[in-house]
Amino acid sequence: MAGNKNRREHRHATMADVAAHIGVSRQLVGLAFRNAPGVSAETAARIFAAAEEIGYQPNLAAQALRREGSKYIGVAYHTSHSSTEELLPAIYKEAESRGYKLVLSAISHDRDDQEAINEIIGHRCDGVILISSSLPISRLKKLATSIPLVSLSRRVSGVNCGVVASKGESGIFDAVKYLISLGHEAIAYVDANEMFDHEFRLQGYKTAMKDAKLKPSIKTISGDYIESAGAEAANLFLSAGELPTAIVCANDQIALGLAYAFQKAGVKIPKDVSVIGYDDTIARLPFLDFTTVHQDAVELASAAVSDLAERIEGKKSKAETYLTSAKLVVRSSTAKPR
Amino acid sequence: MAGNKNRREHRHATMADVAAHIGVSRQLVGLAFRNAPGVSAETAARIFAAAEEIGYQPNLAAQALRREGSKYIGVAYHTSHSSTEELLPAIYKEAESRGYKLVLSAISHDRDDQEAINEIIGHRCDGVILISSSLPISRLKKLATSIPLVSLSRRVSGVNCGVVASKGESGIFDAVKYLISLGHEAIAYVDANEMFDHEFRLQGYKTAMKDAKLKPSIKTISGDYIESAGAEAANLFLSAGELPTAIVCANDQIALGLAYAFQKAGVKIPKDVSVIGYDDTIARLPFLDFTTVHQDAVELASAAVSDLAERIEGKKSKAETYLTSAKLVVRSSTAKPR
DNA sequence: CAGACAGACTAGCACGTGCTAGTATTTTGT
DNA sequence: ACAAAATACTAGCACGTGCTAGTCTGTCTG
Repeated sequence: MAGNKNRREHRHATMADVAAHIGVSRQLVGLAFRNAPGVSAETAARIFAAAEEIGYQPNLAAQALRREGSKYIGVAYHTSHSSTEELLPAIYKEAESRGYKLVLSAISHDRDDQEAINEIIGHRCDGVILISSSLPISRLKKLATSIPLVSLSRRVSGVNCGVVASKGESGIFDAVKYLISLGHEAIAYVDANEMFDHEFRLQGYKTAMKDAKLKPSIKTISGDYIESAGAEAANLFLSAGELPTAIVCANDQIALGLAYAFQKAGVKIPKDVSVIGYDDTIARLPFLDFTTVHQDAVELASAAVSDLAERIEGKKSKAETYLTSAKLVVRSSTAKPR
Repeated sequence: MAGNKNRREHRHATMADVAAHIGVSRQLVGLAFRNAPGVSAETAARIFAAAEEIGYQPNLAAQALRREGSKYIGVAYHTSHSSTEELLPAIYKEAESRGYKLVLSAISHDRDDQEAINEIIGHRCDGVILISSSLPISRLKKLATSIPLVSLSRRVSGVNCGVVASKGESGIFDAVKYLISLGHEAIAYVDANEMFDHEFRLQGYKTAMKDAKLKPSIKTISGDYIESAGAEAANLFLSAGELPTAIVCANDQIALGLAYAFQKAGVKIPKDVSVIGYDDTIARLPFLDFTTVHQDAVELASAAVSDLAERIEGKKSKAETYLTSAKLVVRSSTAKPR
């Protein structure tokens, strides 16, 4: 009895409370909140005023349970990737404009992709966006059969999902071409073989070098979005004796680590070595001002959400790839060769 | 008719489906999934096997709706703070061990604290953890009356919520003391006045300098967790002519920006200037290896979740502050004065 | 002036689960 | 051997909302 009363006291306001407060039916409050026809303007105003007064907030669990579609999009992402910092807000905005709410599910050392996805499915999201997911293709295929799916920043093939990523090969290609136009010939590339889509960026480098009949020089490092990997690469170059005149890195974080290690060793950027990154996340910070390849978070988010929305609405279900622009942004970490 | 059928086909499996599959009641499946007594081991095994086969995942919305407490903890956080990268996984782990799931709600440029909190309330979370929330005290007070609340990494007073933060004043105090022990006298501090709790860290610096009868030198910069702010500070020092022999920064990101700008200008660290950060996020990366003040994410997360859990269980409701350790970690960015 | 119609509102079921209150069936105690 | 108790299971309501199918009042039409 006491427990029951206690519960009543501490529970949040419901539509019924709002309705009772102004003497209308619960259903009418529902209509008003859904902007459905059949509510007089005057009554609607009273309903919203009452809701505000009692502090009513719709119960999302009840909505998701009852509605045909939950109107949720699940997003599984890594907390440690700097590129998601910009991606998430952009996805929020894009999803909201289409009437979707987001269910965020973090992936980290202690929480793998599958756990993150299970939670999303538990929320009965209408669709899922996986950012840089490391899920094996076989699981992705299976997942795609049970829920609309978009793989963001990881290009997969043979899976019936949307794929959205920036066109790494052309971004890196342009970067190398630019260096060549500056007069560089000894252009090295730092490849991060644990990073998704690294092979496309690498390919852009190889193609550009081949086109110019230059000898490629590739340093492959482990780790993905890790500054220390970049520093490690820098030390490889330093200990090898012969320093290239320009170095292209698979992403900004690697470029930062590399640049930092170089500066520390007295190697000046861009005077001694030109450095280019990829992503335009930290590269854009004024103190770094690195030349990099810009990956537009808004464009990526927009493409991912709109593709997913079409899948949710049943307009498509087959594999489809959308590669967003990857534009070279020239800043102050590049100059003519020494 | 067709639409109805379609819905049936595409909906996710429910407990009823699992039950029908092996010929038991829906309730028994519920008991099994809740690990409640009254299910024979043999039947439980059959139930789980069937669930696995059909791909059943509990509907979290239905659970949250029906259960007395939703068993959710809402977490509002900024995507752009590097310290949350470690905090989130730690909170996940801690919450999970207490039987809570997380509802993440991001705060960004386009999505303010209030929006994030409204979503959390919409999910009927049992409690909220606000990380570095910029909500005005008046709103915090109001919020604390309606839901158990913990403010993480922002010290507030006069609000009936739990407060968990690292003890900035003692961390910075120790850092300055250490520099003094190395022989430094010209020790400057870079204050970020938009960062929460910056005043405590600043106070630690002032106290340590006063104790040693040294003249404090403070550069205040705008922005909070921004590398560029650190670079800006470095340029202030450089243009001022007289360089201090040691600089303590309000956080790691500022220290990185500052160090980078110094290196670029040919100022060696630690030979010319010793630099200390705070947070031990990027400072710990091998390529930086900065001396810093370690803020333990696991300790912070543990304190925040356990305080919140007690509030949810009604064991406390008044303001309570828990300051976690802030331990100086000596690495290679500090040395004797030049 | 009756009938059709539109606007404003209400009734009642359904979503998938948790939980209390049961009912059979087997085991235990004396 | 018979009641008591434990075990294994089922019945049915409730959570807060969306949605279909109503009802009621008043106005328009011919």
